[in-house]
Amino acid sequence: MKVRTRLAPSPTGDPHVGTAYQALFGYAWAKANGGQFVLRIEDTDQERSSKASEKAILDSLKWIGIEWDEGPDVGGSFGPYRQSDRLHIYKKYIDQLIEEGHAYPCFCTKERLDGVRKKLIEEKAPNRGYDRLCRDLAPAEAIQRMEAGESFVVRMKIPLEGDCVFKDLLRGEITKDWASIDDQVIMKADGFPTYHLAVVVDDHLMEITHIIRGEEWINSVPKHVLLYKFFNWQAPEYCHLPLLRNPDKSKLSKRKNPTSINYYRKAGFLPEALLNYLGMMGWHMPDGSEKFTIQDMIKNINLTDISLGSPVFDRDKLRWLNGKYIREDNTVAELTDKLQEWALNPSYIRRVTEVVSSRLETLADWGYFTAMFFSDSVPVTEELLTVKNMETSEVLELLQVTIWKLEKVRDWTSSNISQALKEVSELFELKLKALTTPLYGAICGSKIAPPLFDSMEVLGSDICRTRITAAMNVLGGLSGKKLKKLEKKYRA
RNA sequence: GGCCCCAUCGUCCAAUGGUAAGGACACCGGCCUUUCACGCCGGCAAUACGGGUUCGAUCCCCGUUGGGGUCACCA
Repeated sequence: MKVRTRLAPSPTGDPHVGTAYQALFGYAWAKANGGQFVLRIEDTDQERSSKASEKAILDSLKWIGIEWDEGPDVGGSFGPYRQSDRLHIYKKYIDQLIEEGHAYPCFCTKERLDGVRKKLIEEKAPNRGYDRLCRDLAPAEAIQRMEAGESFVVRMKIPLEGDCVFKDLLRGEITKDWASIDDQVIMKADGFPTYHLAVVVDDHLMEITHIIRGEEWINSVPKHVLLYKFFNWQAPEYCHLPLLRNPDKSKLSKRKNPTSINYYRKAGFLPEALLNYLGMMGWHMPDGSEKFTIQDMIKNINLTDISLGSPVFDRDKLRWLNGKYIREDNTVAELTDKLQEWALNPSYIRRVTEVVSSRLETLADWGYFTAMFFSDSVPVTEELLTVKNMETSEVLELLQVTIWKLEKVRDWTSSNISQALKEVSELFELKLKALTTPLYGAICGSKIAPPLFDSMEVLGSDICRTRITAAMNVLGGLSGKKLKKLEKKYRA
C-alpha cells in the first residue's frame, strides 16, 4: 500500500507541541508503510504568517527528531511546498469551480456580514452563517461587478439540504447535515485561497493518502469532501487525532500551559523523551511499555489503535519520563555533552556573564547570580510579587497584560522588551517600577538580580512568559471571567 | 445556542459479554541510604447516571448528565 502523509503547519506563531504530536503520528504511519512524510507550509494568511515562525517550526521539528521526505527546505517532486508559492495552481481550480457552477463571487462587505450574523444570533437561528445573498446573482451582473473592480471573495455552493456522510478512521461514519454549513469562502479578497480550498487541492496534487490532524477539523471535513466531489477526485482517509488538553480539559493552550516546543527545549527536556511522551497520548505499545522510541512506534503503530479520550498533557509525567531517559540512556560523558549543547556552551555562558559581570566581586559569585539562567522555573513567593499600594488583583492584571504584550514582541531584544514593558506601565498609568518589581520576582525569583530586560532577553521569550504565568498562579491566578473582561479592556 | 465528537483511578494507558477491573505518573507509608534523588516493597484510588438487549454487562443499543470541539475574507 502506498502511503503518503503530511504535516501542514501554519507559520503563525510558536512551534506548538500539538504540531509535533500530529507530526509524530503522521511520520510513524508513513514510515510503518514504507511511505513518505511531507511537510507543507500553509501560509495563506498573509497577515499572520511569518518567515520567522516558519523557520522556528522547521527547527523545532528537526530538534525533536522528525524528518520529512519532501518539504520547502528539501524540495521534492510535488512542490512547491509553501502555499504562498502555489497561488497560480489554486487560481486555476477556483476558476474551474466558478465555471462549473460550484462556486460564485460574493460582493458582500464585512459590515454587511457582521450585521447578518448579529441578526441571526439574535433570532437564535440554528445556522449563523452567511445568508447566501450573492449565490443567485446573475452571472452577467457578477462579471460586470468584478470587471468594475469591486472587491469580492469566492464562495463554494454548499447543498441546501441532505446529509454529508464521511468516514473517520478512528470514529467510523460521521453524519452532518448540509443545512448547518454555510457557503464557505474559498478565495479571499486578496486573491489568496482559504485553508479549505488549498488543503484539498494540495493534498490531492501531492497524493496524500492519509490526513492525520487534530480533532478540531472534523467539522470542516464535509466542505473538503464536497470539494473532492466537485473536482471528481478521490478523498483521502481521515484520521482525526484527539486534542491534547490542559489540566482543566480545555484544548491545550499557552494561556494555561507551556505549549511551545522551544519552551521544552529551553527548559531542559530531551527531544526523545518529549517525543516518547507525545507517543503515549492516545497510543501505547502492544506490550504496554512506556519507554519507547520512534522506531518502536513505527514497528507497532496501527492508526485504529489510537484511543479517543482527549489526553491531558501532564508535565509531571513528562518530567518523570525525561528523568528516565537522562539516567538510563546517558553516560556522564554523554550528559556532559548534552549539557554543553543545551546551555553550557561558550556563547550562552558569555551572554549570561555579560548580564551579571558588574555584580561580581569574586568569580564564585557567578554561580550565585546566574542560577536563574540555568533553570526551568524559579522559586517565587507572594511576597516577591507584592507592590506597595497595589492590590493583588491589580498585580495579576498587570502581569497578564504584560504577557500579552510580550507575545507580540517579534524581535526579542532587551530594548524591545523594555519598550513593551513601558507601554504596559503607561497603559496602567503606573511607574515602570510598579511593573518591574513583580517581574523581578517572577523572572528571577529574587530581589537581588541582574538587570531585568537583559536577563529576559537572554532567557528567551518562552521561559519568560512561562515564569510570569507561574508567578500569576502563585498569586491565585485570574479567573476566566476576569480574564475575559481584561482582554476586552486591553486587547483591542 | 445549533451541530459534531468523546466518557475506566486526580492524570496517562490497559482489559473482558462471566474480572480480585491491570500497569504508569502523582500522592501516602516502608526499605535502602550521611541528605536528597534513584531503586525496591506496599497502600490509596475508577468503569458518570438511568433504561434496555442478555442467563450475565464496564464492554452492545437508547436516553440523561458531564466534558470538549466547531460555527471567520484564521488555520
